[in-house]
Amino acid sequence: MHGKQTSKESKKRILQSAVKLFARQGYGNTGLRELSKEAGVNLAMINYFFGSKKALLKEILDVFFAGYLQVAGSELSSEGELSVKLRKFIHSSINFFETHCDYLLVTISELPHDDPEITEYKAKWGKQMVETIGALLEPVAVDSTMKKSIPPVIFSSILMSMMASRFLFNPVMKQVQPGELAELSNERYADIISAIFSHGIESVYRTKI
Amino acid sequence: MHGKQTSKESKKRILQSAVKLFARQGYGNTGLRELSKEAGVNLAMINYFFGSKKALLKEILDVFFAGYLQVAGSELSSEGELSVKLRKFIHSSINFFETHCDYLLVTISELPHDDPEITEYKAKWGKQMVETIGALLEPVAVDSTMKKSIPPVIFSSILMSMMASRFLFNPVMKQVQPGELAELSNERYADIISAIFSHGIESVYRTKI
DNA sequence: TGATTAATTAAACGTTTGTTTAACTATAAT
DNA sequence: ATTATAGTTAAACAAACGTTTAATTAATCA
Repeated sequence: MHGKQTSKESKKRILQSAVKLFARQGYGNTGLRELSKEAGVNLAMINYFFGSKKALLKEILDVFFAGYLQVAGSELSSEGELSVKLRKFIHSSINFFETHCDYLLVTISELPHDDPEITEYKAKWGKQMVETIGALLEPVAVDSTMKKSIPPVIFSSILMSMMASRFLFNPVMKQVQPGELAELSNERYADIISAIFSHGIESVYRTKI
Repeated sequence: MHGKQTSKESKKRILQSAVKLFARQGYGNTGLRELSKEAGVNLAMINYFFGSKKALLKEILDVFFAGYLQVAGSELSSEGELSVKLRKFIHSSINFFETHCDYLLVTISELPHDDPEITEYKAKWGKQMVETIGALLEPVAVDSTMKKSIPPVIFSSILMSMMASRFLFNPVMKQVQPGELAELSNERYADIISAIFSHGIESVYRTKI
């Protein structure tokens, strides 16, 4: 290996700053000059490391998707009762969402858009998410007499939305009732989501989880 | 009244096209020239009618917020049992979300952003939403021994997210399992959300709704 | 030490951006 | 018919955009 070695520190700072700015201002409203200034890096370094602005967005989505699928998958493959498995899955998911909050917000903001290059990423991730949550809840769906009543695509979306709700609405709600949001721990929040979803699913499927 | 009268037809077309493009591409990724072409209108008409691009976004949020608060408020003031009131509230909300799907997507995409001008709008709306849903569920919270266990800010966010989940994930999920999403009627979808949330809340508050 | 190359820089590229201007059209009221 | 004005237009504005280039720095290996 010849040449300078900075262990890609600048690249990391660009990614960090990009996630922060994209989450707070939106991808389209953030200029590369503003980003380079925030990262304390020369403008040209962004295209040097990432190739283009859109590739930088892809990288952000990739980090989030890959990281979350790993978390979700590891919870899926564990042993145990369904109720505690589901509860652990929700807790792990919400913990990941908190540690990657800005990643989550960028992802959610990009969900509705139909850029072909980005859509591929989202579809691939969405498919795996539905499979994971579908596999997790398979016992319920199989035991139930209303098996096909709720497509996995639907209750996966519902659960994902529930788990993300705190982070999506946080920027708004912290202005509505400052403090009240911060007081509630993520553990308690995850318990609430878990309780609502578990008993909700029970009632819909008329089955005990 | 002197001068031409076109009953603001151009203004309506601009707003329609703006909602459509902002929802599919994002506010920041949509240029005014592209918008004027989509609306079949001269570029200058946009600033003539709306003043600025950002004012156009504000108008979109205003239409959505005002319309939804009216729907939500009318459900709140009606008489009846809590369980059916809640169910009707959820049905009306989801119906409104469907008829204003692109408005909803624009709003969700803008939720995390911290533009001061827009933040005012969102905070005002968020406050009224929390009050509305809080008032709807007040009987439960009062009867329960765990009264302060869930801040209204939290379960309002959860319910909003649940109701919006189908529309937020639709652009992704229709690529995951085409058809399966469209098959499920909004009535059935609202019933599912209603059942999950009602029984979920019951279990958390250990109270019968 | 000298060759090699990853990292960094300032400057410029051509587009596209949101906005404004001034002229023009067409309708409604006097 | 004349005037006033809402609506519409093409053209231009400076500023910002994403991207590229060529030159320079500095660390690594032979």
